[in-house]
Amino acid sequence: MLETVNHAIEMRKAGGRPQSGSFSGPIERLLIANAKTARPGQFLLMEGDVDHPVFCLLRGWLSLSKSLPDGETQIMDFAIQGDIIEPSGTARSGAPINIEALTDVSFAMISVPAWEDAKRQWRDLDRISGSIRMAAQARTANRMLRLGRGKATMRVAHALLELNFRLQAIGQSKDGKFHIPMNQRILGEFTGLSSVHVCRTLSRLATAGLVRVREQMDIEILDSGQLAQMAGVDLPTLQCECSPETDHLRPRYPYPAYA
Amino acid sequence: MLETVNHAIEMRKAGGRPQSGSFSGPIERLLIANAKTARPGQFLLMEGDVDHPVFCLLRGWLSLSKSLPDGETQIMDFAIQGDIIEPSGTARSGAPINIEALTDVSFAMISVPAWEDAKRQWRDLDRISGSIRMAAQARTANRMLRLGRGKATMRVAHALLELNFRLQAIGQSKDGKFHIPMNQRILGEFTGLSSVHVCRTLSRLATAGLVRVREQMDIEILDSGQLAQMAGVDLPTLQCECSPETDHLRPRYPYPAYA
DNA sequence: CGCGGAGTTGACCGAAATCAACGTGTGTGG
DNA sequence: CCACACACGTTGATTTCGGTCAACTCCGCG
Repeated sequence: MLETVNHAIEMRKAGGRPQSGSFSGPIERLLIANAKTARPGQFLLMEGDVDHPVFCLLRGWLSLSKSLPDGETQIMDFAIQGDIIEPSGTARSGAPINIEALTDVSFAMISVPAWEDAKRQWRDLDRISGSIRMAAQARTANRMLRLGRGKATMRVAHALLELNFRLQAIGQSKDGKFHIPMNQRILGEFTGLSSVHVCRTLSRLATAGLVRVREQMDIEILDSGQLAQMAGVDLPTLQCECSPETDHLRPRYPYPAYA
Repeated sequence: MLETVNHAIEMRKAGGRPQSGSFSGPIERLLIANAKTARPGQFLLMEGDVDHPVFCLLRGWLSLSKSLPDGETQIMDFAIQGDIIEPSGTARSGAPINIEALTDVSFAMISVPAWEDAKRQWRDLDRISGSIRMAAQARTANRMLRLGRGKATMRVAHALLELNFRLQAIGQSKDGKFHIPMNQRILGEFTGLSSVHVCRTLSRLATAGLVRVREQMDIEILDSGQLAQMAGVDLPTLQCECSPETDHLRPRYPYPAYA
């Protein structure tokens, strides 16, 4: 268990490379003290909930979504291992999003005051959560741009590339191969498409030899260059924007120690 | 000039009601020391800029946008008087958005380190910028939901209601009457529609007697109830989410002092 | 006076939603 | 073990929404 808890924070700190942290002790304790689990389909938070604590995701996937009165749902972002979710509601308006487990998840749920305390006490936590928030914001802006202006192909291509980079950063994608725990309906809620059209679009990408998809979403990206072209992104830029900055958390050496 | 500088911060602090602030002194000085102006059409920041300071908008409108390679633009948010923009890029990836003046603007441009210092020194600044960021995030999420899932009518109706509430909070909308400094093309870039379709949609809303629009965008909302219905929002909730929380900045009384 | 930008309107087209039918795999209860 | 339901993906037919194109008006302005 401690293993798991460490993992997420350590991952963030070391940019994917576990290391023995000196200052992670108290943070770990905070996470352990508030650790919980949930099963796929369970909601950790619903729109309008007056109490909206901070969630630190230790394992698994969450979807952060909003819904219209008619039930149509848009997924604003996915959270994966190591993400920190500060739902950002106010006392008056309640939580602005739904948080739902897509897989078995383990997470820590921390009240806002306790979180503020922790951030004040351990500056690293403040910096980490800031990095994570900024990365999420950049990703969301990219997606919003394509929701408003891009066609289906562009949205799907972009989504796949984004997820690839995010998973790569936590060691869950290798050689463009990764798994996303969702069906086509959910991918549609993420890309703003109907499940039918997600199917067509994925098929077209597969036929063109750009990706390979096996059922319940094992993805393999075969031609990331061309995919990036369709997505309208510059690959290096996307990679930078997709995952939180971790430089300031790594010990600095005169020369890159890990290169 | 000092008037203007005070205005924005004071507005935020007092929830629209100017008051003589005790702790605003040093913040004002920071803003004054970094004050600048720009003319409509000028860019304060462009995507990819390596240097992305913090902007405090004292007067006028900014658009925060992203563009696709083919030039298609999506406006992520508007900034108005009193808003604080922390472009949230990383050292590696550069700024994630364009910031463009829609009107004559005056603003303060503050380097990230100076900003961090200031936040450390004056806790209120941290809280204010946090509130503003959270409000922006909530607004953006609402818009994203409608970009992905809503039809043109819903998007436009929602945009008008959102802008109304935001302007109301800074005293620039009265009785549902307000001005937005943009043409239909720009409103289209905000709502993810072509300028032609913005025109049609606005006409339809006007014909239905829900709004009145006079050229170059004097808006009057005539039936906010029905407009909210079309926008798929709950009016009180939207109002709360649209503008930053200011409660914690107001002196607390056992009974509402301003009611 | 002519020019250009903005708004308006109509005709047409294309992308994606919707509807419907069908196949397949999986689990479940008889 | 089989019958059945059910979720999911796939494919085709049809519809709807919104984009694009083009023509025209209405300014404000040099």
